Amino acid sequence: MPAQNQPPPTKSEQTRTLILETAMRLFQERGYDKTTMRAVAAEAGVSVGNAYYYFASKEHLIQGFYDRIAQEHQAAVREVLDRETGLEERLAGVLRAWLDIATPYHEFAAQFFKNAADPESPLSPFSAESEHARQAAIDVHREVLAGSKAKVPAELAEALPELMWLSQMGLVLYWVFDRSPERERSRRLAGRGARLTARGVALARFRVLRPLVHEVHELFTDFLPGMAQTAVARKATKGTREAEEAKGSEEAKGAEGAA
Amino acid sequence: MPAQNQPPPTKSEQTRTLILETAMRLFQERGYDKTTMRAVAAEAGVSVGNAYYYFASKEHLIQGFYDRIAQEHQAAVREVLDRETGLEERLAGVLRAWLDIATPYHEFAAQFFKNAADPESPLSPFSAESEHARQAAIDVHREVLAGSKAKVPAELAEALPELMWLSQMGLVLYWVFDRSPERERSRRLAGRGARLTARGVALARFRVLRPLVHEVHELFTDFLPGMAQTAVARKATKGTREAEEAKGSEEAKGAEGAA
DNA sequence: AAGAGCTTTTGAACACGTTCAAGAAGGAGT
DNA sequence: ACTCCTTCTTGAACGTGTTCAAAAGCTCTT
Repeated sequence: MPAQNQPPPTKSEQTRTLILETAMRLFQERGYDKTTMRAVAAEAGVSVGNAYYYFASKEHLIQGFYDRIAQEHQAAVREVLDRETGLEERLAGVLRAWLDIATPYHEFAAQFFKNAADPESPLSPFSAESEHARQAAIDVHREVLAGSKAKVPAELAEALPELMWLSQMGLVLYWVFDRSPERERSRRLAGRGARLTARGVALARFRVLRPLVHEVHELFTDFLPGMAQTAVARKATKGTREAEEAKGSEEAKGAEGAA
Repeated sequence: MPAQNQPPPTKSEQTRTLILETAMRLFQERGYDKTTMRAVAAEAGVSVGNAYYYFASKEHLIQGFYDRIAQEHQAAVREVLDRETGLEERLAGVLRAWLDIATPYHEFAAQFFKNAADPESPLSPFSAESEHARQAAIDVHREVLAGSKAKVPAELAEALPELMWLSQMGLVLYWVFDRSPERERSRRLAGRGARLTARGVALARFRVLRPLVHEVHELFTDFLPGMAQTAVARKATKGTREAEEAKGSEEAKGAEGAA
């Protein structure tokens, strides 16, 4: 990996980062609800209004967690994808890696997954604003598939990564609800889900399943993009390009300017 | 249907109902966010504190919508299930009926589906408190299956209704996000989903799919019940007990026996 | 220096969900 | 009629997310 050019962080960026880090620390120490905006501001040594200058709402502060988890996950996944070649193992590894990384945040994870079902919230994984992060996550699954020895019917190959991402979202939902010790139920579900997926893909080559595969393909190419598109429709989606390389703090700013 | 015995509504029940109906009216007129508790109380001619005596929170007031939708849906579904015999048609009919009935509430539907991903909220469709309603909804799918001519492998038959309910939740999520005119995308998804399910079930009889079916069965019998159970564990729900019998929840009561 | 035009920062004020101590209303027993 | 107890009702007060007009910095030009 090439050395990253590092433009000296402006004062503004420093303040923004300071507020974000302080908030994330307090969220972890006291939980989301117990952490007041006044406390965040006080702890960071700024005024409440200043926090709102950089973050549109308290909820926006948790975007930091998304970014952090996504980043760590993408790194952790490398190892798995370099090592394993079987589809089942690769997928299971990716899912388990997510569970491992997300563990410290489980306690208040629900707080930010509430947004998942709110189309208005920019924090929803389905929102236009999350497009970039979502695509990155889907790309991971694309790589899971591409790097495996599994023979995937061409038709299925197209929609499969999105489908796998969707089922990952399902796992996340399950995990949020999971009260078992060490979240072991979720871990087992990850393994089982991966096995099911792998076997399903393997069987997809059989003749009898042709129409079913076709059906699945149509369903997801027709309706999944629609989800994102309709959300995109009413929203000026500028910027959000540099999200990948930088901290993940720039794209929010870019989006802010667009609005 | 036998005539319902109607014990004269007590004063308390009247007040409770008055507050609930007022709230629901205002939610529809102005939207959830724009409707303040003060406004509800004022419009109902009671004090704010009184509203909180009957409902633990503002969110609890939207339980009324759940009940209303569920009740209407269960009624509307009768006709479909009496008429159709094919699995695909029965399922499509049930899903479309839900979309029809829920249409008036779409505008602020997101507001209460935000709860779906919050394990703490008693309003989540996965919560212990929603058990009754959830079972009733699953029973509908049980009937969809039982009344159809489709031959369902024994192993699959057990988990299938829950699976169908889950996919219905998926449709609901899609619908909440759906911005297409008349929600026509959701309608088409309902049809396609039903077709996919029916074909999947039909194909499940083939030899090659035996292991896959087995896998699916294990996955859902292992992990779905756990979801509800873990949620049941901790809870010291005070008051709000009379909420169940007061409103339309006879169907839930009926479902209790089955569970 | 001084001004002009921005970005950043401030903290008081506001709105709304929620709580709570105190009282009113309605019996049941004597 | 009086007391006691439960159920119901009240509205002021509190905490917290959010807004906003004003001030303070900054940077560049003249």
